[in-house]
Amino acid sequence: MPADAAQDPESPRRMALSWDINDPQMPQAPAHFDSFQEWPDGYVRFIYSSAEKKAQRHLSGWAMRNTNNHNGHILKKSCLGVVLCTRACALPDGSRLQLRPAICDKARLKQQKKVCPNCQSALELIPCRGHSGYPVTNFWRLDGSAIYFQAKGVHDHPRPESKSETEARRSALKRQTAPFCQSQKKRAREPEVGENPDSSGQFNNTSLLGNPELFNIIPDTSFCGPGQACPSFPNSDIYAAPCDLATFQGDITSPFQKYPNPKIYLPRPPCSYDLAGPRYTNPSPFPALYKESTSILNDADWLRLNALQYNLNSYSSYESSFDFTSKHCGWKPGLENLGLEEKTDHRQLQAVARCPYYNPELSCRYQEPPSAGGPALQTVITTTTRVSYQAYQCPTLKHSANVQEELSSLSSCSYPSENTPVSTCAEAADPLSVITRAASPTGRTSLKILEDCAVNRTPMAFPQEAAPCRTDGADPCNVCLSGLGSVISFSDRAGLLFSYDSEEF
DNA sequence: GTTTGCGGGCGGA
DNA sequence: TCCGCCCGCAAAC
Repeated sequence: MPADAAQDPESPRRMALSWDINDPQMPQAPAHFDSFQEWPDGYVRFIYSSAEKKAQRHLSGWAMRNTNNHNGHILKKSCLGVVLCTRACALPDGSRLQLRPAICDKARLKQQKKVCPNCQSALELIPCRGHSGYPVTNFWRLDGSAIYFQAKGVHDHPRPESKSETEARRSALKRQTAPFCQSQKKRAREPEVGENPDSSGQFNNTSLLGNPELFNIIPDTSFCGPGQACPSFPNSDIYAAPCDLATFQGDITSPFQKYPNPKIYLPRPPCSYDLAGPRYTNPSPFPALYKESTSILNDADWLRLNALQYNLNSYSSYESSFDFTSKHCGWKPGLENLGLEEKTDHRQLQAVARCPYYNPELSCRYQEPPSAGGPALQTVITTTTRVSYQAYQCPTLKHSANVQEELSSLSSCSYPSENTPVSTCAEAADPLSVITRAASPTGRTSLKILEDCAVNRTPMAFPQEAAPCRTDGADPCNVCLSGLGSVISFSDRAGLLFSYDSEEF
């Protein structure tokens, strides 16, 4: 999005600054519509073309269910949250289970009765409380040639599997099980045939990887974005393979989503509690970068995207000249309490969703819903927070003068990261990611982001983005933000991805 | 079987 | 009155 979007009278964003979904009269449709946002987060508004298929279907990466608002002209949906393993077990790839809650109540209940396919523990539905303690709500309104979208609230939970990803995986699973059954049947019928051990019907990574069919499970590769199944990453199938299919039911988030999207669930620093503004950066994944990529991203790209995942959307929603720090450091009340003008300003702020409290050390990773009137999200002050904060001052960051500046700034401004992805900092300190970027089809965009960060980054980023202290090393990305050693670990992961990508694919 | 949209109805603020 | 939420229904996939 051009930096001068705010000055462009035709800019959808500028247009968006002057309307509310409940307005009797919506603004005239802009000449240029917003590109579809699969993961809207925060108090944002977009104007899509009525020809936009995804907008027509009111799609969202988040698991949104229809909510009756008794207004036939405005479709309202509320977020269901995400389904996690109660033990927060680490998947083989170090990621965590993040299932997409079934939209249908009945299906969701059924889903919750299942167990974690990884550790057999119970599954837990983490409700969304990102809107003053209530689920984040999305509103859709068709008006003329435009589809107006407005989101209220900042998701306080990890991203679930995207719908497209879920569908793709299920489709892939179906493809897997079909040949499997056929194979079994065939073997039953013709036991003397097919002695090839590779065709024994056993699921294994090798066989799956070698199955080109699995690479064609995505119906629409152009929409292959983070959090979504990607043809180059059939891992979801790979992962699913060894699981009990009856239990699995195709609900595991693709490890490749994890790789590119190692959601970093971090405790919020104390300051964020009081500020109650848009908290920290959006773990949110998936920058709109994928939209610009016509080719399949490799693992390293995913990793890089992930590193930049925080707030790329925010960047796209902000004017580059936006003085974020001065604008937001003083936020006190909940967003809903802001005056109209303020609303107008921040409603464009793509969510900077704060990271959910995903502390594997705690049985209750998510806090109780905030009390009425209180911030939607509570700060979790744990030792991990402190450790993470210290970790942020990791020597690795000395590679970046900007980061150093931010470090010093942090001491003067405790405002939680709003716009600057800590991940970006991490990436800045990670040569590998730079290399990766260079080789990425979206490299240009990423560089732009990075440059923007260097110029505009405000001292916000870190505290809340600090990764929780982990000792199991299961999530290198988390560790990455926690210290130098972690960075090495992170690089290792990246390297692993590289080799994985090159060798396996 | 699940998703999606719609709408009635209830309770709380 | 607004909002969140539950429920049931029907159409579509």
